[in-house]
Amino acid sequence: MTMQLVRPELVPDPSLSQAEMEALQRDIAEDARFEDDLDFSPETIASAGDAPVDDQTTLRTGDGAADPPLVAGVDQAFVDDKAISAIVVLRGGEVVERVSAVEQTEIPYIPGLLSFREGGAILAAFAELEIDPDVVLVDGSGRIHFREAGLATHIGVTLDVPAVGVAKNLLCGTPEQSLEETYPEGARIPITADDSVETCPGGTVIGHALQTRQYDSPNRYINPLIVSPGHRVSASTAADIVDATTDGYKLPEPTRLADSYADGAKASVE
DNA sequence: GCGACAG
DNA sequence: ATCTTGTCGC
Repeated sequence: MTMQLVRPELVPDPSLSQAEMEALQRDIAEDARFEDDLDFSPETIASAGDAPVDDQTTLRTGDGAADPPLVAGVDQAFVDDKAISAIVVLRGGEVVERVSAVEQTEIPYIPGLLSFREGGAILAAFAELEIDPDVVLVDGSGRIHFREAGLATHIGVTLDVPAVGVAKNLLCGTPEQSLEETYPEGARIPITADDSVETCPGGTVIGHALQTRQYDSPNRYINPLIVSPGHRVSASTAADIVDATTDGYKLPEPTRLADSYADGAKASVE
């Protein structure tokens, strides 16, 4: 048991009234830190094999090069009213651990209150995890949320672990450039707070649309990922982390693996 | 009242 | 998220 419920009082309780859920989210947003507070630098995420080889470094031994950070991906799958949460932890592109947990969902999906539907299963999965990840990639929004307390923020603050939100669609906020256009791989479009984000001044950059993958020529295109800070990371670093963990697919590797692991776990759920 | 809304 | 065949493109 490595991960600790640092803030047990903030655990998403699905029996709360909607007003109470929203109040809890405001508390969470107050404790959330959308600034870098990491034990690593995003550039050190890639495995040695992915980085340009430096024979000087290769020849030296014990030159202080630390192990790459542990990056965890979390994703859920559903079977009827059961939520299956899967966590896969990678270090330098290698899977180090993976766990899953199944929990009954108590409420339906409600935009803005996702953590109260999926949070229980996610925390149950984290309780199974033996490794303490350096950062967690959560499927969904972080700061890009009506009260700046999306799923990634809720999980990050509750466990006090650096967290990043990785979503496929925009929940709220305004892109600085239309997301209807086709952007090249690597493009980042800032998402700023508008009136729908009631807890912070308009214009604040609360995340980015990140084009992690794009087709070369044709009249076919891939939608960007929506990346936002969850806890203890800035908006730009959140995008850097997703960039560093992406490997040929739209989704970052930890998220992709958690996605398929959760999907496969559906078979062993009744 | 209308519109908009992660997974 | 989930239900699903075919289809387009590299």
